[in-house]
Order: sequence, then C-alpha cells, then structure tokens
Amino acid sequence: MNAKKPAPQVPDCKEQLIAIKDTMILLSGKWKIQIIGWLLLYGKVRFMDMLRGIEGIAAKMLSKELQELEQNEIVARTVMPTKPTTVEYELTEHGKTLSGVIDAISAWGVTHRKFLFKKES
Amino acid sequence: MNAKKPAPQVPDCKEQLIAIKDTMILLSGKWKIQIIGWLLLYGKVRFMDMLRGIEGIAAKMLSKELQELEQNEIVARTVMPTKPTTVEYELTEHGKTLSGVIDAISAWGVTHRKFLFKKES
DNA sequence: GAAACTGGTTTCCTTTATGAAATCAAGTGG
DNA sequence: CCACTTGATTTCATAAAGGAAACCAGTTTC
Repeated sequence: MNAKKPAPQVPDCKEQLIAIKDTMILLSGKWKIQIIGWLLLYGKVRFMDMLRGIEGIAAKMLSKELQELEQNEIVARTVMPTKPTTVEYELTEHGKTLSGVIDAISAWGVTHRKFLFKKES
Repeated sequence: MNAKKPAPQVPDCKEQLIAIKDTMILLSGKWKIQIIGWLLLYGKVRFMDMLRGIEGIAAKMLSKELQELEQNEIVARTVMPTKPTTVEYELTEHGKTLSGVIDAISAWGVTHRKFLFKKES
C-alpha cells in the first residue's frame, strides 16, 4: 500500500486550528463582525438604527446576518410592543464572550494603521 | 432643506468600527486566517507542506491568498537555493502582531464548543 | 528520455454572496 | 383613503469566491 502523497513535513493538525475554523464559520460574511462590534458598542439597538448606522448595508443583508447570529445564540431579538412595532437586537451572554475577539480585531486595525503610517514616513 | 432620513438614534460612527472594517478587509476570504494560524504555529513552512497540511485548500487558493498576504506585508516569501526549488513562507514582524487576533479567535472557538456542550446536557 | 518533485499559473465552471428595488403587513396620523 | 413608519421578505441580477484539473518550467533521478 503505497501512499500517493508524501508524508507531511509538519506535525499533525492542532486543536487551535480546528477552533479557528469553527469560529470563522460562524463569523463569515461581510457584515457579521461589524454587526457584533456595533452591538458591543451600543447595547440594545433597533433594526432601523443599525440599517441607517452601518454604512452600506442593505436591509436584506442586515436581516439575514442577524438571523444567522440569532440561530447561533450570539444575538437576541426582542419584539417591542410599541406603536409601529420595533425590534431590539442585543448580544446574548454568549455573544458577549466575543468581545475579546472583536477588541483584538479592532486593536489590530489601529496597529496596522500605525504600521502603514511609519512606512510612508 | 428637509433630510429624507430621520436622524439616527445612536451616536456617530466610532473609530473602533472603522478599525474593525480595516482589519477584516485584509483578512477576508476563506483561508487567510487559517493560513496565518498555521504560520504562527509552525514558523517557516514550505508551500507544498501547507498545501498538504491545510485540509481542503487548492493550490490556486493557497497561492493567491499568500500573494495577498505578502502584498500587505503580513507574510514573507523566501525562495531557497535547494535542488528542487523550495519556497519558504513565514510571518513578517508585522504579521506576528496578528497573534492577538488569532489567539482570541482560537480561544473563542473553544469557548463556543463548551457552550454547545453545556446546552446539550 | 520517461517520470517525479517543486511551486506555481491558467482555464473553465459552479456556487455563494451581495445588492437594489419592489413589495408586504401592521399600525398611526391626517 | 392616503401617506408614512417599522421590520422585514421577495425578486431579479450581478459580482465575487472557490474549486478541479490541466498545464508549465526548472531540476533530478532512474
């Protein structure tokens, strides 16, 4: 039984890499991380406020991304008994555990900007 | 001059949200974060080892993602003067500053798995 | 020379993702 | 009744992403 592929020159797949993959499946898409960042910053937010506040997002996308986040219990949706029905979204307790990820991403964005600035000077 | 859109009910766009967007533009795509995780874990790695080690990735994608990371000075590429030419990839100093992001993502994957486990029990 | 290995690139094709605009349902104010 | 609000969903269309397989170039080994 000759294997076609040569043996890999590196140790086997690590837990950490699996965990990275798991996380990124839930957070994939152009808007999810931005939405979570929003909710971390603002707490409870209504649909229309996010729609107007997150630059460039379309209603369909916002709706779809929020649904997916809700299914994964990262975001909670509450229908309020107001005159024109409003809906509030907020992070669940589990969703809030993403703050470490979001903060790291945000902080790196700043680091990267400094890096680019140093280059051009 | 009546604005068509009502005023947003939340304060204006924050720096943090811009930084998140900036970061995610560089790390978008199905494989980039996994690749960076790999390089953090293994250091210098050859092209073929990554191709065999990262499950499911095609040569085209690996090549393309590495090029993009190289353009953003996150990954460095070194052609080695060996018999069959080999090429080594590794994180640049700037690329290594992503370790906080990658670690947070990895750690959350573990947190999430625990969360799912608690639910089913 | 044939075959294999390295590190790619190219072609062709399919699947996802995203977006703009229209529509809808329920409710309010005039 | 008409217009407008909120929170969506539906339709239609396009753009982007991703993948399988073939191909290429340089070098080595049989």
